[in-house]
Amino acid sequence: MRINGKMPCEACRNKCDLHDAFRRSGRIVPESSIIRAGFRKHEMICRQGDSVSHAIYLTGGTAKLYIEGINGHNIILYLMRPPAYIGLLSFFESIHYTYSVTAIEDSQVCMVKLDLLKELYLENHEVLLRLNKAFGKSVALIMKKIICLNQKNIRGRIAESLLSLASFYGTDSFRLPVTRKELGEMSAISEENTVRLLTELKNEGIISVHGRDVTIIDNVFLSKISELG
Amino acid sequence: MRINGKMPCEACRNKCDLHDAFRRSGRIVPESSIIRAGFRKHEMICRQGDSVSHAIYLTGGTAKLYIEGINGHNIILYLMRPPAYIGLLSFFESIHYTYSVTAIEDSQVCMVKLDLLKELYLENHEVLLRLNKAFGKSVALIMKKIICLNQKNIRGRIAESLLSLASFYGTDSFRLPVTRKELGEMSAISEENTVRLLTELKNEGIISVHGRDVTIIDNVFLSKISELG
DNA sequence: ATGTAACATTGATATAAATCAACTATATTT
DNA sequence: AAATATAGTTGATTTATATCAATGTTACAT
Repeated sequence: MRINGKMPCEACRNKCDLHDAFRRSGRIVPESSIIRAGFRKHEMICRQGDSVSHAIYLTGGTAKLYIEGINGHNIILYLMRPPAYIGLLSFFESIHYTYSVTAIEDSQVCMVKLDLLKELYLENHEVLLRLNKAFGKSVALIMKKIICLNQKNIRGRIAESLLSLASFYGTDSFRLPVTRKELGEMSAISEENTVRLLTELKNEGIISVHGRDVTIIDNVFLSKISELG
Repeated sequence: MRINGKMPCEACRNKCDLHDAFRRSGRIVPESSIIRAGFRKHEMICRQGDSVSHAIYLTGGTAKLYIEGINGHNIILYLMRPPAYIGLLSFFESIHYTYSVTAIEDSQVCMVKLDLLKELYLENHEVLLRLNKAFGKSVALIMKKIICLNQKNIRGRIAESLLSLASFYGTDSFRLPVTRKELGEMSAISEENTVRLLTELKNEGIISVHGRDVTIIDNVFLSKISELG
């Protein structure tokens, strides 16, 4: 992780809710109160169990938000691209992160001490409302995930993951940002079965797969698989 | 469901955040803006998929919050006793409930139109902060649930459910508020395996079971089962 | 260019947990 | 009190999915 000057965060300008909040507040707070930091691919942005000291806002790159379970068995809840709050779900009640976030490509964040943010939102509703909205969105995603992981078979689960990636990129043709193992972790499937399922869907002509390049050929059918299990 | 007078909600006084919020606000709002309602055992308080029109606060009784999945296969996320927000997780972003809540014993709620609550928290931080805190608590619970359901075997899952019931009641000796099927739904286990596991734990002297009366005899060991799967 | 580590693939096997089926016990209604 | 519905129990069977093992492939570092 590189702080401030070393990896300048141009992307942040106009992309960062935290900076915006301070600008709008009219409060006299030195810009230096908001730390800009860069993370290389595979670097951890926050770690499950660590205490939450800063609000973190993703302004560049891509990251995965996941739960670290037993025996190094992770569950990826969702991927994140800017603009997105990272240290969000643990804001208000949890003292410790209930999940980890790791960069899956070089990423930039802005972060501000929680104390300062709290001072800010005590005099400014809008910040809190924005936090809340983002919060609600995350919860909706997580509920969907719980249903998926517990109610669908692995075929339905991988279909849902592929569809969610397509909507993440806004196109049915994309390059997987994750390994097979991680694609499995998005769907709570073993790496081996993930590979098998991709091959299966390919052989059925529903998707095309060349290495990490995936194209959803039959979106309607894939959606049906996702819905019906 | 019975509205207002028919099933008076004495329990509400001093237990209802919604009433408190309005009292504190100093706003001139007729008390009748907050509806009091009673629900009989098994009656639904809100239904997954329905649009969220009111904030609902549980002031009496007990309810289960659950996701309705495929083939009538539910997952109970947690049980609720007053004081607790019901229509919480879907407040800010979701237009529709992402879960259902049903009374598991006769219950009372207070509810207020979302519009009115929004007006209120736009001029009063405290309300929003309280909502947020409750929000955060729910999320922490849900994260724990996801880990449990996906990382533990059924023995570890039922152990966790029993322990959570004990902490819910604040005692290691309690009467199950739910059927075997529902206890299974709390742990994503089939009814049959739930029964088998209870018998197993009983035979091992870890718990005692007589009908719905459960006592956790060896809390330490049960906790170990819960942790290690 | 070569070696090493990370990633991907395929087949065989093991196993946890669901489902099916039949039956008993306990409530609730008439 | 009888009848019906709901809840609880047990055993046998099936099935979905993980795990194990072996091997191929690609990317990365020296």
